[in-house]
Amino acid sequence: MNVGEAARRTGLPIKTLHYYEEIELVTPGRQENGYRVFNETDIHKLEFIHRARGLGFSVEDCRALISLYEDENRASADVKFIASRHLDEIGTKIDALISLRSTLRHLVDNCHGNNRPDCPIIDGLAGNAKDPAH
Amino acid sequence: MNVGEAARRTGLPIKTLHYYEEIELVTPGRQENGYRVFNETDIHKLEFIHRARGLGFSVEDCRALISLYEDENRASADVKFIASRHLDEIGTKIDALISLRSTLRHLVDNCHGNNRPDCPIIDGLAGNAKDPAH
DNA sequence: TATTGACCCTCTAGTAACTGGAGGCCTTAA
DNA sequence: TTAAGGCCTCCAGTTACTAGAGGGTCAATA
Repeated sequence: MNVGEAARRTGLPIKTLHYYEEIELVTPGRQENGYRVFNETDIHKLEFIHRARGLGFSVEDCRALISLYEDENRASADVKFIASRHLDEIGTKIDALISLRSTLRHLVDNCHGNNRPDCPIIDGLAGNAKDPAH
Repeated sequence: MNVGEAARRTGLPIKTLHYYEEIELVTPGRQENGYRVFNETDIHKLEFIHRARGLGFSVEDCRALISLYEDENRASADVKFIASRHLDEIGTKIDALISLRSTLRHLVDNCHGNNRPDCPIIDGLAGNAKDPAH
């Protein structure tokens, strides 16, 4: 099938399929006229990548996961290692965002949000904490 | 003061100060020899930006916040608007990451992580959910 | 005076993962 | 034959820096 149908089947934009070919994540064939040809294996790989990206894996992680996916002699420990590392990163990111949110929320909650200039958000960012108790 | 001392005072890398000048977030003066000169106002702005970036504001948000910071006739509502929008984005990101983490954790927890090939993580990514109850 | 070392400068390119657009060929149907 | 839609490649832009090359400047020392 052509790139257009592959895009429809996988839900990935055509441009993304071009890109994945460029970085050699997938290697569709070519017709005589230069058009890309995707087979069912390509589609499966693309769906796999789509899901992995959806779970936040980097493209390089996807490359490693695909090669494990295709390796019948893989050790599940290798897969688990990649996934666990990613899980840790997600946890770290969540923690950072939550802490950040609480600081920001504190500032926002204390701002009147009217047409006067006094503003605890600006003060906070300027390093003039009104409320050093926090 | 020169860029090196400005970097030391603000905790920002020299390269970042170059960059902030290039995009006109700050506009230090110049000596005759071409060296940048930062004054106290520049330092305050840079510290402001440093904190705002630390709270996850985009550089463009920083630009808007700086101009409000410098505007004595600002309305705190304008500041609050930017900060609230950012707060929402953070919340959305946290929610997405938490949902993603729970999916991933489910897969990881079910993987033996041994030297055998069977692996629920790979199965999940391949679209062969072992456990359709979830 | 010559040189060393710590500064400083500009310019280019690379990072992650695409996305958009220009310019142009191929195919199919009316 | 022509128009629509699909396909191609190549280049540039996105975010917020960061690294490095190649080369001036300055202050102190030998």
